[in-house]
Amino acid sequence: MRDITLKQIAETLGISITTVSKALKGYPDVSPKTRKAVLELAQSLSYTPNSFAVNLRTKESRTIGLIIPEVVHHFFSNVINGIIDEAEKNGYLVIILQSNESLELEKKQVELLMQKRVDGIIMSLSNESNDDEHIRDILRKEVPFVMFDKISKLIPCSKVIINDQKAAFNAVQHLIHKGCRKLAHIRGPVNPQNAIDRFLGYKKALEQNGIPFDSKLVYTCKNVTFEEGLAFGKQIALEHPDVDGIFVITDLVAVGVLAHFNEVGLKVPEQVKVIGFSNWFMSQVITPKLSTVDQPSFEMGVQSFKLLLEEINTKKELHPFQPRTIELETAVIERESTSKK
Amino acid sequence: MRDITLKQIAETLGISITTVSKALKGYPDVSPKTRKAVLELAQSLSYTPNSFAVNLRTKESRTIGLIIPEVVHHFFSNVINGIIDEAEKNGYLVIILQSNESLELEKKQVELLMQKRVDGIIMSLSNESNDDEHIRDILRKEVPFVMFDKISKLIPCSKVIINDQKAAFNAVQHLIHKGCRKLAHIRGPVNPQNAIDRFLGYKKALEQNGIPFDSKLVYTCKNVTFEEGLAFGKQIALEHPDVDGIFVITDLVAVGVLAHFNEVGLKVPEQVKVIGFSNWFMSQVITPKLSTVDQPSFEMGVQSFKLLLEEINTKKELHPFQPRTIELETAVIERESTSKK
DNA sequence: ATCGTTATCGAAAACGTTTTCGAAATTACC
DNA sequence: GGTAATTTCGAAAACGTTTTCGATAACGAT
Repeated sequence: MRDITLKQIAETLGISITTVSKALKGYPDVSPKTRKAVLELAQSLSYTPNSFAVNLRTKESRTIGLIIPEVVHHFFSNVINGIIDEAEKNGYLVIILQSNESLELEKKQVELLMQKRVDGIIMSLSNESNDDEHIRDILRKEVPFVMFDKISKLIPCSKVIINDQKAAFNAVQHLIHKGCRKLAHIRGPVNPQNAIDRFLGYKKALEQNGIPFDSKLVYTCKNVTFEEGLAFGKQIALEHPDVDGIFVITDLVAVGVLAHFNEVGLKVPEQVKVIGFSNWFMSQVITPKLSTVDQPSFEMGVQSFKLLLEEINTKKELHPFQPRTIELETAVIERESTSKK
Repeated sequence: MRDITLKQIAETLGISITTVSKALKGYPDVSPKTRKAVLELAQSLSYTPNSFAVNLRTKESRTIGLIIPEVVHHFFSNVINGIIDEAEKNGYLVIILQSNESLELEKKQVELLMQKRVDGIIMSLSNESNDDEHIRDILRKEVPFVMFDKISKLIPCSKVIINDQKAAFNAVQHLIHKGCRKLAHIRGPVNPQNAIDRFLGYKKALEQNGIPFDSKLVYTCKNVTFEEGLAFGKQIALEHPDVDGIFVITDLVAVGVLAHFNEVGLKVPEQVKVIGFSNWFMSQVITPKLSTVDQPSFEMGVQSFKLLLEEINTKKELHPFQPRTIELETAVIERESTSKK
């Protein structure tokens, strides 16, 4: 049961390895007669080229690496979906690693992928990432590289993002439009750029509407969990019972907030309105249905891969590559948690 | 900026490639002096072996393939998590492909992975899978292979499963224990073994308690979605208003059922009790909190990889391999949807 | 000095493919 | 029939590593 090789086909046909290879790859300098013979024999032996040898020879593996904070997360699993889909359409496979939001792990993953000599890397930063050296290492080695969602503005590479500040601004604007005057914000951790931007969007919306900013109304998540939502919901209700609108960094946490309000009988949206972020599938399932900001996660995956492929191909031609940034559109989705019934 | 190779190290040190390779791999027949020199130079040049060449030479890639129906699914993303984790601990990387529940795609994925010459394949069948040829092809080529969750009983390979029949039996038993007398079942699609087994467990529990089986009380999902849960919830309430217990194939669908009951004011658990399956994170978040059957998804991933590694290693030693099946424990988790307040 | 032993090294083959370049064979042309 | 153009083929190098096996040198023991 040994593997079929070019050599075996060549020998049984009494021709050279070169010719077999050429016949299979459609080179013009092989006669129709021998081509047919080769193709038929290869077919009947169900020959498949040894990809290890092909990799070595062509210096590419048609495999890319993907590093994300965690697989078990609706947003990321949708992005994964988009990347895998688009990659497969273009004959690429995807190796997935997760950093578990740890910088140390993230560094190790990058190293692993470079050792594997993947053709490119797509990545979303962990929350811990403030040190860049491992990222710059990717650029130094000229490995095609794309960042999405949680990016670093300092790294000159292709990026796929949304305008977090604008999206957050619109979300808060929506709350104000619905009559909210005292607005709290449950924000994400300190480091990630998108948590910062969403916070800035919140602040800007207040300013533009002449509502004074109060840092006491800003609560900072550490782990961005349902439980934190529960806790902050409780805290807000106690510390600032007159808050009438809350903008939450992400739906999962917002659902926690709603769960607490449901429990203590606080009426949403009558007493307080809540808007989340990222249009998680569950947000339309809970009661009340959660208003949110739709973030095109699948599309982010697709675009990320497209950008990466662009870089892979231009570098293969030895042309210089100009990084590009793609900004995807978001949209406020109004549901029960912000609208009068 | 070319890649460092053994050859370059050998030349600058004035020794042979062989010796460099041996020094780096800790062979005993190289003097401490030269070993030190090699190690230091390799370190300072940050040499990493060309994995393409290593793959070709050693005939292994330290990469495995994983085919699942869909990434965006709490159960599967948890399994992925377990597999990636355990794989990385053992120096393996994971290529993920999804079949989108399509047999045709599944076949293509298998072929892709075989062409890539991954060291092994882990897989959960798509719902369409009734034809086995592509699976048998894996065994024929003697590629290490493990199936989990949605398996085929006819394929002689290692498996990681739960006892679906027993788990379902316990879930229904739990409903009966709580006083239910007229029990409906929302089952999964026709093909998958686990949908069949859970249905059989439901039936058996009825029998053992002297409750007549009524096929009109069994509803069959096609896509296993939230929307189907909504629809079946409605249908059951209309067709059989006296049903007092429902066992649902999976939490997502059960949440749909609860959502409908909430909407029409049907009281859970007072009027009807509901139990789901697989202990989805969300099931403890909705109101009422959903009783369910815990299925150790992360652990399934870990065990799947362990089995695969076992097969990879024994086959590498050219020993014959005996497939094993690991059955993981499940547990009924009682929450509000089945217990009197 | 001879022999056996041990420590240290390197030549070379092998993994299977791709591609360059030249040779040989065939055909076309006058 | 001779030359030129064209078609068809294959030898060989290259990709970078691993590993076998033999060679050399060094050393100790006799």
